[in-house]
Amino acid sequence: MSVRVRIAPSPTGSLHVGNVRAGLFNWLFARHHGGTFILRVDDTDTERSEERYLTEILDGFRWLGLDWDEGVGVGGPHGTYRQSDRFGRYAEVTAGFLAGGHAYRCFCTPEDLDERRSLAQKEGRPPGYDGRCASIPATEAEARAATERFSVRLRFPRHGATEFTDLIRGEMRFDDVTQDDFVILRSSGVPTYHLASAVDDVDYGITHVARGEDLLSSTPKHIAIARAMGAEPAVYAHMPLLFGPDGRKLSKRQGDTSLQYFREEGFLPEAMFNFMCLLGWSPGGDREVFTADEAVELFDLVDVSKNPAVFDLKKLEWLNGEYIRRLEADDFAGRVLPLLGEVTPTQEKAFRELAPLVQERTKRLGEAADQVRFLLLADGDLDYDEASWEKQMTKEFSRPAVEGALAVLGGVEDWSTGSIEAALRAWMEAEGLSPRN
RNA sequence: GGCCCCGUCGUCCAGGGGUCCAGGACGCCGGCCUUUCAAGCCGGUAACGCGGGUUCGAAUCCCGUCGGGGCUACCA
Repeated sequence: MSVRVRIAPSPTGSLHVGNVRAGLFNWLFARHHGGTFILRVDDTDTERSEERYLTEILDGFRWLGLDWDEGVGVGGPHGTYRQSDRFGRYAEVTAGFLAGGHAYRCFCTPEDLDERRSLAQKEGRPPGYDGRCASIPATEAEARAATERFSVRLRFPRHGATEFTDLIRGEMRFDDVTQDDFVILRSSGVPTYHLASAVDDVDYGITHVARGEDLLSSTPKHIAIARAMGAEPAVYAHMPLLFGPDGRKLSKRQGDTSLQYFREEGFLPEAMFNFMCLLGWSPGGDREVFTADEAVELFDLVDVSKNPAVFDLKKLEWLNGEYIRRLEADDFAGRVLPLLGEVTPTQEKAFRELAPLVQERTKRLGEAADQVRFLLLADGDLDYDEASWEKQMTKEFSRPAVEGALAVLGGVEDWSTGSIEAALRAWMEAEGLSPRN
């Protein structure tokens, strides 16, 4: 059986590095096994989903080099691959469950539920749904459905326990008494994540579900849904979560966790790819720097670590520096150039000459751009804005220093990397300056 | 609280009964190189959470404990 895996982002925000890592591992797994990588959009939350986020997410995956064989943007045999287009399908499955006794209507109101839940907790009983509506006769439930609001709950099958083998964590066992009859269709008619996700996985023929460990304890729910559909559940693999530097779950509020941020800062996709691989996986031995092809060849989900990984920016910067230094000079200059904004041909020429000096000592393209930005001022015909110039430059250099440097550069006849460096050095020595000033 | 997952240097990863007084990488510290910085090179710092087992022998297996994390919604 051919491997079919998927990544299913929700377009409710920027592409988070946690999702990137999940996508990366699924992609590696698919490519390693010659399988199919699918990109589906989990946008059942129509309120918070936005097209611009979806665009950013797709763009982010492409930037990293993760291409998908089926899904949004590329099509495939399963429609649009957007859950928002499949509400009819989820309703159909729900109806089937209702008819087959796999699910039942629940007329409890959210307020009732809250009340009973807190009472149960106070009395030390499990806080899950108490099954109150489970025994309402089907005919009665149907009649009430005409006038009352209701949600639909899965009748969680009681066989003792749900057991499965997690590719990363091994044998898993969840006792039935810890499970409850969870909601699959809200009273609004919108399916819950559990339903939509599990149904799609079955419909799309997903063979392996590799996702974050935060979903590990929801797995019995997904298995129950697949079985109620008469399908064989996928093989699951729960990847360790990513933590922030403070040792806590990496969250958007910690600031710079969107892939977009790293792109803008000038991290190379190759470096990002390599670095993300190292978060929870290793090609074995002491290898740390490798290409995507090498990773594809060596990767397998069973080798993924069980421990959560802290996203170490320092190491990413080091790795990025490694990749930057390996770039051809022209390639490097070409990647920094766009970050400088509008440049005249003269400025571009100047920049290309200066670029090798910066390339060997920079960790991020953005940093490189900042270091040479003063070049834009050296061109006489550039009409620059005094105020923004101040703001920009005084962060890095003192004003006299910059003016002095410009004067020196203006006097350079032979506009080449070597003579630029020589001129600047001579000037600094004469002025008794260190580069820090 | 209940259920579940995880515990090797500060961080990422290797090692899965002897070859480990634990290896690589980032970071940090020091040195060399260099007119400065960076890069490069050399060296140093630093870990098997704890307690019991099992075994001739445990970082590796078992139990407990402690610690961290996740889930516990008509969020995903």
